[in-house]
Amino acid sequence: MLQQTQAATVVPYYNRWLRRFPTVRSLAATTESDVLHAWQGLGYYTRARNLHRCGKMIVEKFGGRLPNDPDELKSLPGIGLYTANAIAVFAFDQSLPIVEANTARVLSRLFNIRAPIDSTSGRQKLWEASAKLVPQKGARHFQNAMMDLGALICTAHNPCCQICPVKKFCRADKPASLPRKRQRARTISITEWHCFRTSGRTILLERCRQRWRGMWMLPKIQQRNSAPIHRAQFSFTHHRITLEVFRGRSNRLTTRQRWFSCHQLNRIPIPSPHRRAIIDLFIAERGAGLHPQRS
DNA sequence: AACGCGGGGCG
DNA sequence: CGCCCAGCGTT
Repeated sequence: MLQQTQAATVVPYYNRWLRRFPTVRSLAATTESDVLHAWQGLGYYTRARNLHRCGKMIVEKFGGRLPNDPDELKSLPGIGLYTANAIAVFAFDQSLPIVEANTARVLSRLFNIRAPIDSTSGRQKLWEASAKLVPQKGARHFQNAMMDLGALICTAHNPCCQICPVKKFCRADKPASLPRKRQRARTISITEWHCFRTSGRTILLERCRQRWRGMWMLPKIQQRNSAPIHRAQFSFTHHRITLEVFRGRSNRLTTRQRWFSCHQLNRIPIPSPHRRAIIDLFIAERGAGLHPQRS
């Protein structure tokens, strides 16, 4: 959950997740739809699918116990170099380097690394720097301190160099100008059209294909036939998407479409912009029994 | 070596 | 608005 998502955002999801899947076996035994539903709203849903597969592999290949060897950890879906080493460091107190957003920022400043930290050469320098610093004993405390330093003092904006405990080791000329990152693609704007088609207390939804795969959204339509009854904007990597929803019918009922009753909506995964649209539109129709997800 | 992938928070 | 966030797998 913490991969590219701020810890404060994760906390409520993490607590709900552990109540819902208290053991790795309960996770392995559930459906992908249920996993996506528990993840709903957190984004980057491939992480949820990978964690599900990961749970199954832990049960089937590792007897229900998480391995402590970084190479075995890396063989699990969703566990890359950072996560494998982080588990080995924080769960098993092994002495290994870790590089993530916080430590990358700290290390780039300490060592004055000017190469973009998301480039191959920049990443290599960061991992070398981390390996150079990590102590043989007490690596867990050390890496924890490095991350807290990045989170609380060596911050992305307005780093508090005055109170930094390692100020005298820092080689950065201008700490605030680091780390550097590669230039990103220009944001492009897109408008997407979907329909709100209901019949009594049921609503027509459609399986998402690539983005949000495995989730359910309002059916796509190719043509707008009237004024939108709902409009919302959301951003997405380098896309800015305007979601327009029209009353009425999708062209035809495809195999990817299904009718759902209102109370079913609280048990299936729906991407946040579409969930908000559905709630908004049902409330506009004086509520058909739908209520926002309860924690 | 790039790219795609969500969503919320902040300056 | 654009940048940032306990990265990863794919192309």
